Amino acid sequence: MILDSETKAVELPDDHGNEIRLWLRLLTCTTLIEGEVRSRLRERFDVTLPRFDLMAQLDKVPDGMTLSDVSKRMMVSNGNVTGLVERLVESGHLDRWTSESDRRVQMIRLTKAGRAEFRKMAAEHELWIADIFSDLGPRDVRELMRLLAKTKASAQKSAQARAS
Amino acid sequence: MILDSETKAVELPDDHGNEIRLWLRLLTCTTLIEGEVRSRLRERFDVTLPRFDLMAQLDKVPDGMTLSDVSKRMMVSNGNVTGLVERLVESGHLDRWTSESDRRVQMIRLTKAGRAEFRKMAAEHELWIADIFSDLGPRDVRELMRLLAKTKASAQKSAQARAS
DNA sequence: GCCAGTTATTTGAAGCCTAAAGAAATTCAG
DNA sequence: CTGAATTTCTTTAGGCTTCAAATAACTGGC
Repeated sequence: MILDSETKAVELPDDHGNEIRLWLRLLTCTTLIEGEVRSRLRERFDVTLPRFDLMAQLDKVPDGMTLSDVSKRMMVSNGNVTGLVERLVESGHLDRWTSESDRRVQMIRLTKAGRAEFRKMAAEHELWIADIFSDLGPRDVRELMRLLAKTKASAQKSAQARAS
Repeated sequence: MILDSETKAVELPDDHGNEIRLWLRLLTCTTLIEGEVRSRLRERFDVTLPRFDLMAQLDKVPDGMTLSDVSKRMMVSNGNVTGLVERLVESGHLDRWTSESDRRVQMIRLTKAGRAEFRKMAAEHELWIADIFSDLGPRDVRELMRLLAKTKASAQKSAQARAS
């Protein structure tokens, strides 16, 4: 810590401790909540979080979507989705077929049973999340949404800059 | 959406859409940043994020710590730490020994080489994080810290309530 | 001292995840 | 039409992760 000519607290130009602490806190929050959701899903429905997430993506689209779309939306690798889908088809939650217009493309959608199962889980899941965030008022929620949107944009810009 | 007698917008009592959206946004931010850090660590130092995280815990304590402490601090299972430590001892980054006062306890600490390696990585890591958050001003950072602290407390309370 | 309960760690089975390489289908320039 | 480039998906190797069961060591009451 340094004091400048007007006796105001000033940081060294290359001290990024606050950003590091912010990142760690963000990570801690997410890990905490994710762990909580994960164990409730297991305990209550004997389902894993990745499976729940995949079904959540599919619940939005009655006609199904491609594996690539799923992997983009879930932000995981293609290979990952292949295995995940395999197990969900096996367990009867998903239907899978090859697109007629492009035979490279695999389409998937929820089965009737899969959709019913998901809806049941999603209803409880919503209550868990509400409970987990229950100490935050509507203003806090709005403000967090805004700041996280800004964070996301900033991170995407940084990732984009590196990729190019 | 419903309008009440004073014509103000009011939500159904059991609609938690905002909390769900907040959680998804939080998760998206973390996943995005974590993925970015992960690939930079791999690209630049050929190291995984879990290994970096473990070394970060150990960098703070010159005399080492127990496996249990590491697993609590990293919020991962004991079994996970066992394997992680195994590989880091193998690669020469960690020393490991059995506590003299309690022979159940395994202690670990960074080797000299491990510490030097970590410090090098941490210095760059700090710049990456600063860059990733660079669109947020100091006020945004402070506000996010505050709201995430509140979120963490709320989530812990909820997890605590369920556990008991 | 002994035994029951607790704590620290390891092991094993299953699943999740990535990066990289490969296979198959499509697209497009020439 | 042909062949190179691209896209979609799968496979492989390695590592991470959890949960649950097993092992080993400690603790406290008797």
